[in-house]
Amino acid sequence: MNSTRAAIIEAADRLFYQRGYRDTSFADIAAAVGLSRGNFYHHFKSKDAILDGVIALRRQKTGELLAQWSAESADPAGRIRSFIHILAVNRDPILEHGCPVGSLCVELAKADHEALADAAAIFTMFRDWLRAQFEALGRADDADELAMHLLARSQGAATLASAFHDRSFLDREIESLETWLAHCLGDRPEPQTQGAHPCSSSC
Amino acid sequence: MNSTRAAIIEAADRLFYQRGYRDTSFADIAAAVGLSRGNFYHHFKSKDAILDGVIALRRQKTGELLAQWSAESADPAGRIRSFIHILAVNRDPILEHGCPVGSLCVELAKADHEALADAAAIFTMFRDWLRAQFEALGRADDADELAMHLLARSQGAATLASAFHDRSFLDREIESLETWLAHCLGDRPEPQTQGAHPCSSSC
DNA sequence: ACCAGTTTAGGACAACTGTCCTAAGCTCCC
DNA sequence: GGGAGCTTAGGACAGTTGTCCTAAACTGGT
Repeated sequence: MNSTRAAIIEAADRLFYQRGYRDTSFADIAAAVGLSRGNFYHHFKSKDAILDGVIALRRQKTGELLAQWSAESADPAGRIRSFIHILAVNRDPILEHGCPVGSLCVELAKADHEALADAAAIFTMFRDWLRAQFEALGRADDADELAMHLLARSQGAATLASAFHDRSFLDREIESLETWLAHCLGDRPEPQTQGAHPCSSSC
Repeated sequence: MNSTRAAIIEAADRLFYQRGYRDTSFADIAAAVGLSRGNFYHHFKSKDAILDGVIALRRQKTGELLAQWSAESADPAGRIRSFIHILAVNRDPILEHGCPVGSLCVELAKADHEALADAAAIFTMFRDWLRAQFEALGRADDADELAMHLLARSQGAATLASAFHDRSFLDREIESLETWLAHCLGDRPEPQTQGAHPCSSSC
């Protein structure tokens, strides 16, 4: 059945996020889906193949998420706010396990794993989508830098929040990112919000 | 000998950074220091004890580093610039293995390891030291937020740089952090540099 | 030269890892 | 009802893991 394959990938997806790739064994995944570990090789030829499946699933989900954000708001600023708000939506898992994309990339980078490029491609999806939004806001010159900057800040916020298990820090960073965004918008002719240049704790 | 103990910890320190804690075995450390793996238990009662030793070493080194930065420049802004510049000084290892502190915390958080608090304390050392510098710059009100913000940004820069193996992104983030700092200094009466409020790609 | 204490090598150990094999069960078409 | 093909369970496998033990080698003081 194809649904068995999907069940394995979904369980692995969750476990890889919660425990990491290396720390998740076949036995763990088997227990999670209620199958004997022996017959995994009928569906996947190796553990790396499961990882490939998990990354493919995450890429697909990321694409759907970005499409949803695009559909929910026509305004590029609102779309960027949707991105910022994943930190709030996924607050609890982030506090426990960090960012799913970032922590996987860190692990794969250390292991010199060939799937690193695939995993980092999820970052690229966010990067390209964010860049498109900044371009739509009239920041074509530095759209990619702004996108990477936003990605890096959310990444750092997730890492520190999980290291400290500090929920209020995460909430403050979300606010700070919104201030930063409003600040960005106020800088250029494109009128989207009124930018009084607050320059509070965010800078 | 005490030097054997130190040699084990130093090798473990390097390997934990390059491969991660879980992915580093006793055999790996034994090979690195040229000892048989059996007698490790004469120096450490478990692998976790080695981790404790590594974290203690890193804490000590961090303390020395901060003291050195404090000694090198009396100016708080210069001290903060020293912090920003570890990203440049350690550019190559960061591109390959990310931030030593951040990646260890992420791994320990996923493993629900009791040493997480110890490892995160290294972040706290940087945080407190940075906060003191911002306080000296007359930003007592938001010194801790500024410190955490700087920590988060450097953390995100390291993570993304290693995920993408992108050296120029890392260099751009270092520049951006310096711009941000100059921006900070220009905001308040404390005259340290002339703040023309550039507001380039950094905001 | 001897002895007590420290340090080492080497291997035993049980548990676990990813991988692979085989035989049984299942499903669906003829 | 029978048979082909897909799916499963269960276990074998070789290798590795962290842990622990024992006996040898070394050390320094007398």
